[in-house]
Amino acid sequence: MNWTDERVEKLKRLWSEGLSASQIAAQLGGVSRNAVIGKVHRLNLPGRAKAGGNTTATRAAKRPAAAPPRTASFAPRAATRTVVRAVGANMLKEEVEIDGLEEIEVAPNGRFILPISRKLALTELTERTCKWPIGDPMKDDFHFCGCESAETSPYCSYHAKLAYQPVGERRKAANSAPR
DNA sequence: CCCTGATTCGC
DNA sequence: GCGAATCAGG
Repeated sequence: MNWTDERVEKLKRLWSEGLSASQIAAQLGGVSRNAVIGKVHRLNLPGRAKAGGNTTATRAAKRPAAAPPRTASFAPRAATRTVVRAVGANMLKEEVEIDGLEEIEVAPNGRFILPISRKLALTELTERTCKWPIGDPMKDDFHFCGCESAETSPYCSYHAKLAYQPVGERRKAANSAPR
């Protein structure tokens, strides 16, 4: 892959937006993150403030704290959590309300459990993130589950079950929880 | 182990 | 100039 003017421009833009080298490599395609980093240096673009590791953009994708184990039933009330979402050229931190369906629900009967979607963008998927699509691909709120997936499956344990369930019966759980 | 960017150096 | 290998770190 050549570093065409177009690709270089995209590189500059994404780098300035705070995306990680691997994410940029994913968007450009055909290059490794090392290639991206090397190019960044050659272009004399400003490096990341802190050497080594985590970047602001990276934290955005970090998984929220795991839901505490629940032994007794509880009313799924709305909860809030802080998320950092990429909007245009900058990262906005905002409090969002999690509606019932998005919050993990555990019925003591072992009825159904919905995973908390990490809402990853296509470029943020890796080999071990759940690739279950959520939403309308034509709309901009489209994203992927992004939960941890087994190496053998493209989906997390929950979506893997939904995935290979042909059309068969199954209980209300699956019917009422299409995600 | 996952990830991050930084540097080196053979090509 | 390029980028894989390597290093250093969270």
